[in-house]
Amino acid sequence: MRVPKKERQRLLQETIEHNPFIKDEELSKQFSVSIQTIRLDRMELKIPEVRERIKHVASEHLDEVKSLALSEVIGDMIDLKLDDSAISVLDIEKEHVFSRNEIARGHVLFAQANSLAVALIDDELALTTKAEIRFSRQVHLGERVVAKARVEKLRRDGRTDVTVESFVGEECVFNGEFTIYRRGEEEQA
Amino acid sequence: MRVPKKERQRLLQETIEHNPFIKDEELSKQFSVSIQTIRLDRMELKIPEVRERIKHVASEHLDEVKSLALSEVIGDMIDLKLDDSAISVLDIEKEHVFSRNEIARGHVLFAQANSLAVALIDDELALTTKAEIRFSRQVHLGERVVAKARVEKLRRDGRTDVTVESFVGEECVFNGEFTIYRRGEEEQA
DNA sequence: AAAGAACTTAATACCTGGTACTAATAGCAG
DNA sequence: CTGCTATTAGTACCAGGTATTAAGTTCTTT
Repeated sequence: MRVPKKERQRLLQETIEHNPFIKDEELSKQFSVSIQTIRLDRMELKIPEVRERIKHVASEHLDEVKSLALSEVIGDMIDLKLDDSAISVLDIEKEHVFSRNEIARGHVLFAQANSLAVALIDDELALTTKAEIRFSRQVHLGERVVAKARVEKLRRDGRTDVTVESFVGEECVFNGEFTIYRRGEEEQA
Repeated sequence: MRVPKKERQRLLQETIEHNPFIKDEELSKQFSVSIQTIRLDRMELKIPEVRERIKHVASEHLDEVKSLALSEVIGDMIDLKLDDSAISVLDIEKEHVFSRNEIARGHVLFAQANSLAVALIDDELALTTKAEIRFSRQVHLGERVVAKARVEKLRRDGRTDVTVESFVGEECVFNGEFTIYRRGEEEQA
């Protein structure tokens, strides 16, 4: 029931990490020590009180809401010439990778490329109808992917061919041909 | 500066909604009334105290973390025979669609299909190397997409061909051929 | 103008989950 | 036994409230 100090502090750290809502009193029961001991432990480990922990979790939440709204286009658009070419940048973070090997999921790279291809189209409605894509190299956590899109052909039937190539540094990691359907304002349903 | 009760309560509601972290004291300054008035207002409007509000925001956050972790596979897997076939279901919600026309983004359907194809592979490492996809019908907010994946060919070189077809009701809305690279445990880098 | 209702402010006791500090005690090594 | 670490106890104080009672202040309505 009762473990030595070092071990207890390790467990305390873990416990709080995975349940930031837990109060000192409950912790003291869990480790069979006094509430003061828990407080000394928190001090040594620089773990703030429960209200501060909760506040922190909550404010992270607000940040995320903002960044989700930004993800209309996945990645940051840094250049856009409508019906011509566009470039976006995406930093690969935890939520983009498989946890077991930290390699970016295919649909993340696809999403960046697809969003860019759609954003490139200067019309009211733009939807992907077809794509042919290749993943030529694994992309790892922390790497920065630069996607470059270029309009290849504006067809008469309202379809546009766009090619996208994505790079990490000099290396091409992904490329694809997209066919985008478009429709102007006047023809809306 | 000073507004009538009804108006003040409306503004109070809004203010707290978009900044749940605000304390009664600050609110009382903002509306030029006493702190007690703010508290009466909160009671009438059944708005809890600041700590409870923060707790609520934070716990929503934890829910999201869980559901993000679940999104290893996008959509719910309802059937899986490794190296053979699999089925997943995805309900199209707000975050999946373009806000202007409520049509699902292409990369959402791709993500469902791609995740399913990867999950199908019975190996340590599985990555998409190539895909050819077609979007045959628009998918709208609220619709339920059922994706069916089937292994077509297990090649000797460690690549596997998988086809995925996605349906809304009887209608095929998406289909694609994926080539998945795989590697067993013994060959890991 | 007087009465009454609705609204606002004040004052006080109490609560939770702490901080900050001081002091006492337990357990063990040299 | 001395000295040291670890633990426990106790007290004063704080923020941000709840809950309650009481006392104004408006505004309206007759």
